[in-house]
Amino acid sequence: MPADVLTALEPRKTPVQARATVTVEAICEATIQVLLSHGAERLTTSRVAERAGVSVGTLYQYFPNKQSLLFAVFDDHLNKVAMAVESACEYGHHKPLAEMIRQVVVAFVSVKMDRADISVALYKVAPDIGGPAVVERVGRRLRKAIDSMLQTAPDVELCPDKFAIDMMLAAMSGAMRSALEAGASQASFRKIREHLVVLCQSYMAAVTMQRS
Amino acid sequence: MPADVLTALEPRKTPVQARATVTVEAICEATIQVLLSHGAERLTTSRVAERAGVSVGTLYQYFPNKQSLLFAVFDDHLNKVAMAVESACEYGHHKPLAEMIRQVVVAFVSVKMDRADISVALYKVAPDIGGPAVVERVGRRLRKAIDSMLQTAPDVELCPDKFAIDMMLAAMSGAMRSALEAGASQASFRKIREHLVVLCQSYMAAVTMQRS
Amino acid sequence: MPADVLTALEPRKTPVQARATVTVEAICEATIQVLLSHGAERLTTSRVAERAGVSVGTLYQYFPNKQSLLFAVFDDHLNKVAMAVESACEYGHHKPLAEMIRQVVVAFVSVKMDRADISVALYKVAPDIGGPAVVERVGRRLRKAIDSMLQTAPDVELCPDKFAIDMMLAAMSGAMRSALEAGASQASFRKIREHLVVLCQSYMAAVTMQRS
Amino acid sequence: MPADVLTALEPRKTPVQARATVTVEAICEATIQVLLSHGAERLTTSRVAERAGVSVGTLYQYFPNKQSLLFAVFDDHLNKVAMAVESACEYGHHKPLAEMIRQVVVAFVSVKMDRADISVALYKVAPDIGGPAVVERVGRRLRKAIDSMLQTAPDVELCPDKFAIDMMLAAMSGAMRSALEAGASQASFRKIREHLVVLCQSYMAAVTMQRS
DNA sequence: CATGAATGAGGTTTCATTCAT
DNA sequence: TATGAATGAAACCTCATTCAT
Repeated sequence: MPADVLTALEPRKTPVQARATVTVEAICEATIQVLLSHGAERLTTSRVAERAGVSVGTLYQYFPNKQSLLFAVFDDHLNKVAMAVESACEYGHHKPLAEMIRQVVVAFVSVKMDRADISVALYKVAPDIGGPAVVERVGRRLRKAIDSMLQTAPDVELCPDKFAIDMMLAAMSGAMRSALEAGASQASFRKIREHLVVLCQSYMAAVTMQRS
Repeated sequence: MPADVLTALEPRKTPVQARATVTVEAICEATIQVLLSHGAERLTTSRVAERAGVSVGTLYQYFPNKQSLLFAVFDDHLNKVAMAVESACEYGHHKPLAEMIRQVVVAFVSVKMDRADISVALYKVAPDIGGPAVVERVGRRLRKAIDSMLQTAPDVELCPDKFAIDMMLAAMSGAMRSALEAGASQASFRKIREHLVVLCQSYMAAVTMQRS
Repeated sequence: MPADVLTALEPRKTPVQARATVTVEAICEATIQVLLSHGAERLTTSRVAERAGVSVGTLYQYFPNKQSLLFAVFDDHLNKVAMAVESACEYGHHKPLAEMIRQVVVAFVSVKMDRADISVALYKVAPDIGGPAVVERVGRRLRKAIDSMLQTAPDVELCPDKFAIDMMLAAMSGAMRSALEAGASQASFRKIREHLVVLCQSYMAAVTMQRS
Repeated sequence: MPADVLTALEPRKTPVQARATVTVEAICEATIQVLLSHGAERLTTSRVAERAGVSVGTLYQYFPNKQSLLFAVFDDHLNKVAMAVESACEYGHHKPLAEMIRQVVVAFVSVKMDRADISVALYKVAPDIGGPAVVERVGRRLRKAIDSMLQTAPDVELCPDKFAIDMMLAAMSGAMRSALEAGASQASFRKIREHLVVLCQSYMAAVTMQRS
């Protein structure tokens, strides 16, 4: 029941005046700032409002509660991840399977690395804001994009079921999560990326009938 | 700096008297109960003490703070996971690579499934109690166990580096995590298990020189 | 000092344009709606404005503050009650005492019953808007109407003093209040009405010199 | 469903140590003080705690919320009223009807007058704390006491039904309420008392079969 | 050793009201 | 005149932790 969980977290009202739009963006930006500078447990609505240069009241005009604030940032982040992967899938159409997988993995690792600090910060708050539900929603998007891409692989006889794609995504996310949380170096990330490419390629090869 | 993080979380004193041991166990058990019944954010030291049938004061005689309480439970849980995997490794010695991997995966999936609710509950509190640090410590144990096992594989020419093992563990954990958080069914877990077996086997095969 | 209390609560400006009158009425109506649907403590000026289909700003153009809003509704309600009783008094002129009293009681009970939900809702807000002062003002009107009526009673030698009339009104109001607050049924109200008739008749008979 | 309403208002825990009992009483006393000095709408939990010389936290150990605080005071007040009337009923046994009624009315008026300020203050908060429910509970007590008393009246053939007693109580309460809210003088109260005696006596005479 | 009363800083959220547009 | 974005004081309530008994 993702819908259920998520309704309470949706923005309270959509700004109609230009001024309001600016305000909302300032609040979201401030949320990230505070998240990074103070950490998840020291993030308070007042602090965010202050950082955004507005009053708490204003904050609460657009976000029904603290969770919805984090939710907005979380959702935005996952959207960016999803878009990066989707774009990689687009680009991977009609390429050989191994190349496809490489594209996806590289895109995923890159976007996560680029936003390493936010990622780590969000891991901490995810459980409080219906994380799994949002993750699942994004998961569906990615699965669909990857599935479409795989359909166009010239060297694939039988596409793997959705399940296998989920599996791959979960494995990829898990590996990145532990690397990010451990504060891996740039060099590590490069190595991880190559290993993830191998991991995903070999798994996909295994669950796929490959043409000659 | 895992050491730093962890010292503050260790139990205040090791109970020597039998009575005290009973008390400590009651408190740990109560912590799990409260975690499951009230959720992480409604877990308070008073509630735990009440559930354990002792006073808050008593609780604070054995645990210096709330975190240490959760830490104890978390640590215990990871220990059980580690032991299950280590035992599987023991059993896997001198078996073919594919069989080894299957043992490990099956053991890991089983132990996580058996404690599904606790696992999910602990995912939520992990960030507050230096989760990654503990996870890393356990990770070292598992890596070592798996490494030793791999050394005895009759069909492996060149053992993979530590890095690849970490990778596999991270992928496995990540996949299980998303399944557990999504509340997967028994049937799902069986399917996941088989896919994880394939995933790990094919990855290990790829990073390993296999004999003939 | 009723005057003092009441001045601050009067509407800000008397609407002259037709459009304005419509707006004011919409706001009053919305106030009642919100009172009934959300309860007194959840009644906010924004909610009223929204229900009325205007902006908060507009609301504040006609009412200087929240109290004045409730005051307007309260005042209106009491006016209706007063008018019902006054009309009953008019009709009761030159009838025998017992008949007079019956008219008044029946009119009062009817008008309160008809507006049972509003009555109950207003009981809750009355204290916040100088309720007693308004009640007293209306009380004066009723007392005067009843007094005039009694003067024409053919079977009354000596009219009771104002005090006795106040007494009767207070008793009547009190009885209705507790019935309304208890959520009495239609049947109950009929029974209450008859008992109130008896109560008032016997009291009035007692404080009145009756002719032969 | 009074029980439903009232459960949320019951004290959180009964003090076991002597110290705690003192604290609870201090809090109740402070509640009355603040109610009288600042008025209902300026009564805040912090103010009460401060006046009681304890911290807010302590207050919340014994009362689950602000309402329960007021509830405790309200309940106590009504208890005192009930006891006064019950005691008057006890004393009135076997006396003539008129004398019985006089006892009850005098007792009621006296106890309310003695606590005039608290009464008025409580009228204001009653709606917020399930007033009607408590009132009804006390109403039952009084009705029972009065009923028992009436059974012993030497000059009453047929006792009035419960309903008539409720009526009388409601009328009496209503009359006192408006007098108290209007800030009546001592002299007024004496006059009111005598009128209420007449009102109740004549009503009761009317609904009662009196012997010869 | 155990108890449980007391602490109080600190968090979230509401809402009457104003005023620039 | 109408709008609705912004304000910010102020309320309620929680809970980790201490310490006298």
